[in-house]
Amino acid sequence: GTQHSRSSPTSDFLADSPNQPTINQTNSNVVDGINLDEIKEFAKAFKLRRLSLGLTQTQVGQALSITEGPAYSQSAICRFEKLDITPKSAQKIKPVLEMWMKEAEERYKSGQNHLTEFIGVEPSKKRKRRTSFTPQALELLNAHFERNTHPSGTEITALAHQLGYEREVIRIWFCNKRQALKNTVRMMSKGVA
Amino acid sequence: GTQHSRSSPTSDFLADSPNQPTINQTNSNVVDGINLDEIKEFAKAFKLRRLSLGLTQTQVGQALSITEGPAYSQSAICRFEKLDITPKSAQKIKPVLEMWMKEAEERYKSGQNHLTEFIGVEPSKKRKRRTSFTPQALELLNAHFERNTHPSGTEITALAHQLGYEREVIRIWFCNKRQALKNTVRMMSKGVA
DNA sequence: AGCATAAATAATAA
DNA sequence: TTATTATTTATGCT
Repeated sequence: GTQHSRSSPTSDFLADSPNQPTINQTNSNVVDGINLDEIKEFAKAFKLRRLSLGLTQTQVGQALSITEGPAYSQSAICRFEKLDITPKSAQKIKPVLEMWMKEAEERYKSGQNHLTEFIGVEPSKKRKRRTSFTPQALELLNAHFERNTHPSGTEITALAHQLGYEREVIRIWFCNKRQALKNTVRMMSKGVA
Repeated sequence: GTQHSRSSPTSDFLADSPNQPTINQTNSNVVDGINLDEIKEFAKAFKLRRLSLGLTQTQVGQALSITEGPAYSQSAICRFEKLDITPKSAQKIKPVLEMWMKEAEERYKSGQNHLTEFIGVEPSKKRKRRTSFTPQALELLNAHFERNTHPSGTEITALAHQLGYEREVIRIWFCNKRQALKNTVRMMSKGVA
């Protein structure tokens, strides 16, 4: 074709350019041997099937996190449905969603309870290893959290330095803390038995 | 028992009550010769069919007002789907929705364009781009929020004008800010585990 | 019956 | 991905 030959300064491993267009930005039907039409069709069907089951993107994402290990955020599901991702990413996620949806529908057919069970609480097995915080660190972190659930970048850095953890670990701790509490509040308000 | 007497104006008895119970408050299957099971089933199916067509309650309501004369608000559609209406009302609305949905589906099958035409809603109503607030704007907004979480319409207009944002954007900002505050308060009040 | 808006959900900037 | 803005649904009120 008549494309510019670009030299990628950031990637030594990938032959592809680092920033590929998303599927919904693409007009062609096949890219890198990936059938985009097929993916488009699946994405559309997936959304309908999700709605038919009465599931939210968040629920699907959380359920997938349980069965598939790595976290699938609500945003990730949203982006897939809108095809706001690269063909490569879509190709990678598609079979996961396909298999999961198939099972979810089977459970739905065999009774609402089975679906709820499938989506709901299951012991997460493939969870990433968690950082172990010392009791002293947790005490300090919790004290900070009670004063301010959204510490600034500077505060996070200071805390990380003070406690001897990576900055990212501290940042994630606050994210997780907010999420956990939010979930707790939600569950309590829904009256979980 | 020793309950708090709340200032609820709703009556506890149904002697000559003008307010009949809604369908989802009713346990029996037939009321006044109206088959509630049938209505329940239809309401559920209606929602699924609406979602399959990718329509919002608002769109259905607006579309109905075109073909059926008097306007049906989004609230009305919502209340029907949740069966938060009296059997009489449901009985009245059901055939209207039934006929309308039937035609909508036929148009959908014969091409997306026909459905769009039938619904009378703009075809590709693009979602508004997410607004980015400048730090200065956020500072002023937050300062206002601390003084008053519920600014009046006049205040909102003034703020929008002063900051150079659309009035609606500012209004929404306060809505979301109140929600965030509510979440934070709930989290803090529940305490940290 | 329908507005206003809280709550829930989806989409998107960072 | 997360955090935050926008849209959709649900509900209190009159």
